[in-house]
Amino acid sequence: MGIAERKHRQKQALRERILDAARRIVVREGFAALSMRKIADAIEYSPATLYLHFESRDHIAHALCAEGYAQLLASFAPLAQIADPAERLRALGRAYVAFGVAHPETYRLIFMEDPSYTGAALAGAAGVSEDDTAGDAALQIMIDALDELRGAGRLSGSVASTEPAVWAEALWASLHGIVALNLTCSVFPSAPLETLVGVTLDAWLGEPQAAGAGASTSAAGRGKKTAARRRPSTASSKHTAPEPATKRKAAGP
Amino acid sequence: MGIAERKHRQKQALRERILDAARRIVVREGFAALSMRKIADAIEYSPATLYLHFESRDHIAHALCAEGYAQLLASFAPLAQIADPAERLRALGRAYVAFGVAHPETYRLIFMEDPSYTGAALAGAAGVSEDDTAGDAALQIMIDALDELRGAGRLSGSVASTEPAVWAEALWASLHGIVALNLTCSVFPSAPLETLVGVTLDAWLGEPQAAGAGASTSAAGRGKKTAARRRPSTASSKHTAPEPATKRKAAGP
DNA sequence: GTCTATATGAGGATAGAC
DNA sequence: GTCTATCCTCATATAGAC
Repeated sequence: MGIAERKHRQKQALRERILDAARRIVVREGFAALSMRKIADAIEYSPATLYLHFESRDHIAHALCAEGYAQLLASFAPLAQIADPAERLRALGRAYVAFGVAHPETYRLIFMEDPSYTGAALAGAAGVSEDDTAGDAALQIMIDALDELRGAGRLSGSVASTEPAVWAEALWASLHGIVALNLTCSVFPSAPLETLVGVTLDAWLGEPQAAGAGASTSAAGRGKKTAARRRPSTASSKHTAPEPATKRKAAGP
Repeated sequence: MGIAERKHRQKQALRERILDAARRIVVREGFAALSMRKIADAIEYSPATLYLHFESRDHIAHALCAEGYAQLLASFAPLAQIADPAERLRALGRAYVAFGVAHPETYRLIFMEDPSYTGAALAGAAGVSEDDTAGDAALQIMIDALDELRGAGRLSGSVASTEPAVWAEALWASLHGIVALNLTCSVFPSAPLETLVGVTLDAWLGEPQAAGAGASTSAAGRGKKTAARRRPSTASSKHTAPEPATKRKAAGP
């Protein structure tokens, strides 16, 4: 039955081409600009063909979300090997923000557009599990690190008495806030991103203890006189190609 | 010249009716559903008439943003009288989040849609000032409180050494993250909102000192076993009518 | 499976009559 | 000032030929 398999492969290949084209459009022009016509044009097929592979525009968006979230998780993987849980948490936090600014439209699609997209991302990347709550893998990584940290008795004050899951969600929210404001509000970052992330991580994890080996985060992480302005376009992602900032309307009136 | 004045009043009145209708639509169906036709239908005028009062749909959105931000600032006003700066900051933080969940579509429009909308909100509410940076009034309130706090020498560790403007922005980002995740990600709040806000404020401000008079925030602010789920729909706003949650797509996959 | 052609409907914005 | 009528663009989705 090699013929059937070849056909199946071809079908999968076209599906991938569709997703590739869709991703490119989202990355370059934002999700709002994603249309079936544009995708069809890009891959040089007719719009009708798309519907043989995806039920609707939304299903394409869901697939993109799952891809993006998997990419985010992948960027976390190497950091899981950092032995010190506090340093690991800091690294994860920085990686999270870095992903957000490096892939603004992807991040927007997953976390800022629609609840169903977020759901699709989490579920899609966690295998095809369809239990009650698929559970957020990224969140679990943070919770684990925090548990370790607490086990080591290295937590101060309010952190120690807080439920880890709550703490992790709150930290996630803080990081999301930094990314989200950065992507949406041009007024926002009068302080450079790294500074904000550093300050935030310090607030949640306490001052980094000088005991560790690796060069600590907040070395350059304290703001002096609000030095640099504007987003630094660091794009310090070792991942894939960063997305150029989509041209939204103007900034200040 | 009474005639001219009456005409002017009438014109203003219609402008208000347009904005009212637009606000209702945004509140009930979300900004994406706001169209000139719908507004026209709602006020029983022809679509063309709208263009005599607003240059475009975007200009209407800008006006709505300015209104919404003014409302947010108004909800802050009474809190400015809290003597203790730490308690004041906590109250401001809670009010901010409360506004966000009580007026989700308004919040979304101002802070999560488009940079130009955020800009319009800040500039519009700060009078018609058109200096370089209109500056964010809400942010300034926080910075002032922090300055006081530092003056009183009541800051611990990392906070003391951080530039107040940076610190304020970072705290803002944290609160924004809580609101934004709550509005977008149905997966998110496994912990109740109040808990997250409490934990976050503790992280930034330190444990509330029992010295003060008022009943402290985080009395009920520590999460026990992740008790309640789902957004509590507290709607603890003393302001105007809260916005019912707009039906976005479904939550989980 | 893939295409052309088209149904259907939405939206923003404008021209020109009253 | 206000309306009617209209232009134009763009979208999703389907029918039916190849």
